[in-house]
Amino acid sequence: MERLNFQEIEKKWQSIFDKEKLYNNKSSKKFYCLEMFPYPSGKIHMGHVRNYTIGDVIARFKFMNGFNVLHPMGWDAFGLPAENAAKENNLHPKKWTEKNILEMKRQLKLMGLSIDWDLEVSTCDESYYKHQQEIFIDFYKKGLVKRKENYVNWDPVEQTVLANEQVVNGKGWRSGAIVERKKLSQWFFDITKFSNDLLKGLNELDNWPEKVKTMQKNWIGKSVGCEIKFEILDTNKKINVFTTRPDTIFGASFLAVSVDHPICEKFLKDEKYIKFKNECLKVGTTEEALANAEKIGFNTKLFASHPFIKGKNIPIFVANFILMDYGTGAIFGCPAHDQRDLDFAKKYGLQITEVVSDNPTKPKNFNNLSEAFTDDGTLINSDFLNGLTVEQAKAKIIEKIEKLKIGEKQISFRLKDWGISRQRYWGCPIPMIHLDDGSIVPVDKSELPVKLPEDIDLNKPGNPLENHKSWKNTIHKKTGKPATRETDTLDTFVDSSWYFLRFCSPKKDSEPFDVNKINYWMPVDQYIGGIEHAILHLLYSRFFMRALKKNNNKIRDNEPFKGLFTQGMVCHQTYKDQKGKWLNPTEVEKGSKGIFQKVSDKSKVIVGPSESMSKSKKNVIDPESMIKSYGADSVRWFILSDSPPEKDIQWSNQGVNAAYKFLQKIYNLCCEVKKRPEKKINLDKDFDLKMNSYVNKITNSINNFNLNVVVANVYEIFNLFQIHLTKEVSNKCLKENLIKLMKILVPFTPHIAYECLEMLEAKETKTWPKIDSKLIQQEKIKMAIQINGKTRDIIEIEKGIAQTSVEELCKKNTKIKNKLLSQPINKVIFVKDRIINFIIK
RNA sequence: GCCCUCGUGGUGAAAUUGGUAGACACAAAGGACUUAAAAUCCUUGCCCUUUUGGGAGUGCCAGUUCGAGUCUGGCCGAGGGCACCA
Repeated sequence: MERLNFQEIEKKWQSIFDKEKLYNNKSSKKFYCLEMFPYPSGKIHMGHVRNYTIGDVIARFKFMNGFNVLHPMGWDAFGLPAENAAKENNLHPKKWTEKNILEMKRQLKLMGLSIDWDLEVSTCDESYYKHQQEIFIDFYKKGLVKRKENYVNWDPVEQTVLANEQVVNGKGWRSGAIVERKKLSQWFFDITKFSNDLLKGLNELDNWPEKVKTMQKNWIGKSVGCEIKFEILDTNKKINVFTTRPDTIFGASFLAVSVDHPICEKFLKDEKYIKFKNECLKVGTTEEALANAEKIGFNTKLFASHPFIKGKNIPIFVANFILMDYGTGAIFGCPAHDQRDLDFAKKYGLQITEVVSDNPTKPKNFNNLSEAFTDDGTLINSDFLNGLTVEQAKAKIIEKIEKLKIGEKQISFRLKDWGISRQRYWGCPIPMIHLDDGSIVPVDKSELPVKLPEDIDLNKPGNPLENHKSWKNTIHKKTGKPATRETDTLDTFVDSSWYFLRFCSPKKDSEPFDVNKINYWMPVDQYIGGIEHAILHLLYSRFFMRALKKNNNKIRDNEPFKGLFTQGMVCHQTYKDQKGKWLNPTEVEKGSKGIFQKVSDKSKVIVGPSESMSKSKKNVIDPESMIKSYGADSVRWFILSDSPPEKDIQWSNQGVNAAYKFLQKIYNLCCEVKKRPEKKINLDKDFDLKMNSYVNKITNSINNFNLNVVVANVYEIFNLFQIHLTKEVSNKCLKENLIKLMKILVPFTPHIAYECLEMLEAKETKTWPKIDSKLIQQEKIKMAIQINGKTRDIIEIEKGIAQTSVEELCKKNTKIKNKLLSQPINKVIFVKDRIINFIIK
């Protein structure tokens, strides 16, 4: 048995992969294969291994099928962890990030990926964010950037804004101080301008998972309704409300507005109102906390006149459950037919009128009911709407409202504008300056990039850039007057919203991208990454394409990602010791009776459920140590083998060991075929047919991302070879088909595949094996013979045999004939090449 | 609460889309080789039968069909997304 030295061959082939480029295929068909670029956190994890292995299979497969393939890699290099690490280790975020990038790049290379490292980009490089600042200014000039006030999580001790995940139980994760809701003036991208287009665009995305499209659809949240203006009594003012249920207007018993609604301004000095407002602010900022908060209201003592019921006046409340940034920030309450309105009406003793009923002869008393009626029904107590269905009533009332000019049909979206301001150091500076007169203007493009200062004190409380006076203070170039820089930096989602465009011309200095290049390479044909980015990253990137097009009409595409694949997570069992402390798998061993125990003191270990690998649960397996012990090919092979790529996979050392053993056997098979004595050739044709059929199956499976099925098929092929080694198959036939098998393995386990191809003296190694459609026609098929729907035997026959011939065969079949001859046959069902079913009753 | 997805052996999973259920692999048990272990190879895997063979069987209950893991209706269970969205 030949022993495979994987360390040696991996080194050998990786140096060759380094020099090869997949986009050198002289072909007109292009294929842009992209995996979500990683955050340089320090070391690669198994999630990366899975993501990039899947991507590498696709890239290499497409290349072998004649495509000109773009397969780049870069770094999502700005972000908060670098600042935290800087504080902990006293290492500058830039140094920390650069160090991590070098380390992770080295590790990725160990995997044998077909990445073109000449295209590498890093978002924290000036050469990248310079262009991002340019794009920001372009967007600003096109009116796609705006500034408005927004609530943030404010940590009063650290004097900084916290992200939602940094708020733990309403307290700052580092300081422990109670987090406040604070209004701050911030920058926004006007993504809502594109709400409808982003929603409609989803219909074109045939190669996206339905799940992701549904999530985006819900996120954009389109709802059709109407706006109605209510007159406020004794004033000439009006309140504009939005509703999706204008049909229930006759049940309106109050109006409610948001605390941020303009009509509240007159109460700003009212003590009761101030108390009420503070009460609202106390509730946390997380959406869940808001949703579960009790409904409270403030009675303005104002009344509005009902537009359709003469003389009826309804009270106006300020309520904590009304959001200013949805609809108009005001509603009319119809308690009988909306749960929130019912809860509110009961609390404040407001009138409840039933206007939609599923049984008009039996009026309901909603004062005694806890649930509002929100189903379809017949309109009652509603004047000219009486007797209509909900849908009919909606149409009629909207018509009437428009006729009376007191409102109109309106569409609302749940999608909010994209807040891009971050009060942080390690991000792309927003290229704006504040002038003395309070105006804010973009930095002149000739002055870009606005570089991040290197000398920075991250230990002082507050925004580091705000504290850096010599950086902050500047001169406005046009007027020569002193000015201050914007100290907010951009959300890192901005960095990742256009990196796929930069990859098409990463060295271009004068512009963010070369339009001709992006019109050649874009859209990304296959984008691969985690489901966690299903909404924000993908939606923001889709927005960017549209926004960039507004600025440059030469750009062709609306949609950046034609195909999307979301891979599952990598999981591992969790372990705890007797004290309940999490244990890393390396600290655990299997004892004599198969019981898990601690390596150090042999104490019993509690085995927990398998969960996605995370540092906190310590159930992480280090990819590099796996590659060291089993080789990159084994790790790649295992991570593709056990589960469908879109589902979670359980990491197991037994599994990767099995992969290792299999690859060893593959290598031995090649050695054996090489030295095999010549045999008769009776079975060549049969072998060729079978192999051809497998190539066909596997090609289809890869196109459908059924990579685990490919692995199973390869095992079957291997078993086929094992059986035929001793049979009457010629060496030529075996060797030719073995070369095919090795070519199939190239995208999966490139090192060993190329090594074997070299050993087998394959003339050509860069194309996918051809499928002979004539041979597929000649395959034999297995047909099931059923009696009364139960399978009684399976026969192997040629394709396309007619019913009469099959019936003849059955009548001669020893297992069948007695049953067929003993009773009359009522009916025969025959499906060509599939099945024959005799009905005997 | 609303929306989506999924329930197949001890485990991960296949199943040409209505046509052989459990491919392929992991784990387990038994055996072969070996002084022994490792490695390797073989066999087994629900129920009845000595065997040939027969039967049940894809979360549960019904239905459509010659035939259902796949289609329809109801129920149970798991996972995910959204959530005062008017």
